[in-house]
Amino acid sequence: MKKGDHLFLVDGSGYIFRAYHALPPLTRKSDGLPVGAVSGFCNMLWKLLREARDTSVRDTPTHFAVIFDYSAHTFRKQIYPDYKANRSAPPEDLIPQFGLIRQATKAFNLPCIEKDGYEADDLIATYARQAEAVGAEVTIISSDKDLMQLVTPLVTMYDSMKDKQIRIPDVIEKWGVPPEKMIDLQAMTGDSTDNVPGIPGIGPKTAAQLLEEFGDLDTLLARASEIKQQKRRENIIQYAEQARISRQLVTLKTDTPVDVGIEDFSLEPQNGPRLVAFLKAMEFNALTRRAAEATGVDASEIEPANVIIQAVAEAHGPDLDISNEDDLPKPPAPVTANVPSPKTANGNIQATPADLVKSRTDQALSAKIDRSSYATIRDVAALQVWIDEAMASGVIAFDTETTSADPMQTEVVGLSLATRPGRAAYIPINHVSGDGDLLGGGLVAHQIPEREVFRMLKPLLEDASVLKIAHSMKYEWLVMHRYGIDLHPLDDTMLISYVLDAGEGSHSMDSLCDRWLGHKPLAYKDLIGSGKSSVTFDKVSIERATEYAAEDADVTLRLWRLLKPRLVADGLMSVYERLERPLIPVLARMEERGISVDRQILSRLSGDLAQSAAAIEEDIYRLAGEKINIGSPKQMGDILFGKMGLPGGSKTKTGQWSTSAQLLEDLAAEGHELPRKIVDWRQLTKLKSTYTDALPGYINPRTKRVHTSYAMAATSTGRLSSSEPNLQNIPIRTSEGRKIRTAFIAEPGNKLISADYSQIELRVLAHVAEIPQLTQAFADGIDIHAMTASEMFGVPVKDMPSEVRRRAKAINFGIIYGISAFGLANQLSIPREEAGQYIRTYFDRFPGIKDYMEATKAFARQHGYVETIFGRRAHYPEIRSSNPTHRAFNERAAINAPIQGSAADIIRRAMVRMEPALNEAKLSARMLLQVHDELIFETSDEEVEATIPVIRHVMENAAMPAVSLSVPLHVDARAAHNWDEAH
DNA sequence: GTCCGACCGTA
DNA sequence: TTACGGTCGGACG
Repeated sequence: MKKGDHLFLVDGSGYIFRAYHALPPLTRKSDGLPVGAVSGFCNMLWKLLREARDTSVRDTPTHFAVIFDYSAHTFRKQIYPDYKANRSAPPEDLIPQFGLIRQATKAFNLPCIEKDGYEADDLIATYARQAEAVGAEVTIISSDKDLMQLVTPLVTMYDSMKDKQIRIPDVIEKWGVPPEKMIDLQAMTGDSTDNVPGIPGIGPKTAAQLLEEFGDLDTLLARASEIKQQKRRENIIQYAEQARISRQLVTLKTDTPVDVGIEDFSLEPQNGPRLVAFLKAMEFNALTRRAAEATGVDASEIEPANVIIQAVAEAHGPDLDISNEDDLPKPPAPVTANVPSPKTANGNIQATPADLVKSRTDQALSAKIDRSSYATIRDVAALQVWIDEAMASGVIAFDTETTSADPMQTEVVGLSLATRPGRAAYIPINHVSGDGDLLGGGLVAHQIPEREVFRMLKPLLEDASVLKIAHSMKYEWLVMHRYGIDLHPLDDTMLISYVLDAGEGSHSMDSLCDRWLGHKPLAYKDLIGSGKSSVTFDKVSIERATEYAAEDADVTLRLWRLLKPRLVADGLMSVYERLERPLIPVLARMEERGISVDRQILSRLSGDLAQSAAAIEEDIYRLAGEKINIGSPKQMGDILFGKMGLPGGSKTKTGQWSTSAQLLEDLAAEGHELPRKIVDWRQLTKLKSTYTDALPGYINPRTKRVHTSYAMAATSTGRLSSSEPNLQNIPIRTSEGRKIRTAFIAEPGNKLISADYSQIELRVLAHVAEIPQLTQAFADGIDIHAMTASEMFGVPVKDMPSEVRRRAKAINFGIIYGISAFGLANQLSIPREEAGQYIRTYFDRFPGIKDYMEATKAFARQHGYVETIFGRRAHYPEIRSSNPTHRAFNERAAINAPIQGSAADIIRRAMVRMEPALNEAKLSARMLLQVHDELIFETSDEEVEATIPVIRHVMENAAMPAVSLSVPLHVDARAAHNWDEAH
């Protein structure tokens, strides 16, 4: 950029709100999508750009950019937490337009600029000053008074709605001060819309008058005592500091670290087909016609762009403050039946989100996948083409091929991306020749160097305006993070499927591809082989890798186009946006941090366990009279019930003797020696093989810590699961088992903090079933099981026998599990009739429970699913089964799911909020583990005291404000050097 | 080598 | 009586 050039900067975010309120509402005819602001925006851009080609008009742009707010979390919030705190969520019918306007910007072939942590105004200020510095002219398309401080002889504002220029004299006329004094003026007057406080009692007129008299704010504050009016003087003195803070808030940042420079804003020619496709999709007929004409495109030959989905997809962060609860798009009301629905090209009626889903589903099945069409990217020039294309499309599907399933150990072999269905490519990076001699073949030729690939991809993968989609994004995030890339923003087809269809089968890409696209993708196993003869992916030929990897990206993109609109259609967008998507980076960081495990402690425990087990083995062989495999339930059953003839039920559907711990305990209680020994032996060997022997193998050689993996889409209820290793089943119930927890330790100078919800599921039950006695008991903080026992058996809580309380506790848990007389009888080792009587008594005392259970079953039968208090669904397609046992099982699960699932949702919410809360409190605690109702943190000794209240606060308030529970949540938290003592 | 059932650790 | 994952033995190929 040089002297004489002219930069146009459009305040995109300012425009959206202004246009929304100023223009009449407009909806797309075919489906009611609100597009008023989009329409105004497109017309404005069209006008500005048309004049750009008209050489008779003097003020025409040579450079052009549209600037947006990224999120409400800006540096101003750090200075003043209440900044913009009074902003309510944007109107519902404005929300889809945020994404659309960004797409419109791209359709017009204009740079679309936003930056996390900064407001559009700061970016505008920075670019304006940069352009001015080289002598170029600047026109800011906005009428916002906050930008008026930027006006200079070279920098003008333009109010596009009033078609009015704003220059220095215009500012003076309107505000009584020149642009350079606008900052001080705003600091005094404050701004109620942004919640900038200012000085009470001082409006623009007074402020201008004071600035006229004193020159500037600092002078005024220093000489405030000279002011004659008593009230005004007092206010200025009292609120001097507030005015200084306000000045910081209204001062635009002219040194924002920008990712895109002004030289990149040079005005490019229109891309006619792309612009027409977008306008056509918006159904802006007049503008479509004009654009087609001006760019020499035959509009009838252009397919409308796919924008609805992107509108939904791009409601991911920009302009939305995710900390508010009510800012997510809800499914638009269906068009009423008497409104004729226009038909789309393929004949489908497309009037509601559901209809869109239907047509997408049909399309997906008919659009065939052609693996031979995929590209292999082998040089920098080709890669640049794909990056440009990806940048322009704003949405890419993405997949990495790696050497290991463990993201903490793996190396990238190649990377695939898809920009639209059928358009996908593979970038080989680290393929080696397969004919490995001892030296290993070495890198295959014609691969772009790894460093170069990541250097080129980083801006794309971190670009806020390009949505990255993957199937199982957490894995991709972790892999990319190892290469220094902060992958965002994200969408995950596995999680979308999980939110939509939890309980309806697997969410793996292969099964979704089969289910939705009617296609079987290449099997991973067919490429790498299996077992001993299997190879790592870097040995796969680049040709086959291209077909496989690009197909995965292609399939991911197709699934996304199909599944994402269902979130809106089914009213599940907020579940996805609140409980799934934001958790991806949170869990990824937890996995990345890992936890320290003391090898020596485990090794010593292994030795102890081996010794104890060996001693018992001797006894068992002696009692059994022969040397058998104690670990074989089959052999053990034959000895106990065959050879020795002990009484016991056969059980197990395979006809084997059952040798469960419960059964052996009962036999032991009757005085038999062998069963007792077997139970003890099993406990010891279980602890040894599953924990003390196995855990050291999970210590990562690089980090020296253990990194579990959390599955986000594995359970039907919304719980996480943990594997490799499973850190959600580390022993605690027996003293022997607990010792294993002493091996989980904090780094020197640090502590582990364990914070767990007390009785969260019973509290959820009290809330959802509206049980007055339970609610009251939780409000009073009394022992819930004792209260239950007292209600049921008429025993006073004081001096209650422990057996009575134990039974009530078992019943309480039974209720949560969808109780049956059979199960309760088993649990308490009592006759089924007695258990049945307990249940009847319970239902008598708490009739709301019975009602809740019946209502839940009825709901499940009617809908095929049940819901948590946050709207998460768990599907039970077999709840109408004609098999009574099977049906009863589904009913119990359906009763349990809303309770277990709501608790799971609550802790997910807490986890999403935890890092921002700790950051805000300037605490360095790291969240390491989640165990369903417990969170484990690691932090320095000095910060422990300050950290615990923050953790508790976040956890105890996690349901708010979406759900106001009728019972308080209570969290116990403790710190210690190891997990055993912290819990 | 792969799969399944029994068993058992957690919430 | 709910929800998981890991280890083992044993049967299958």
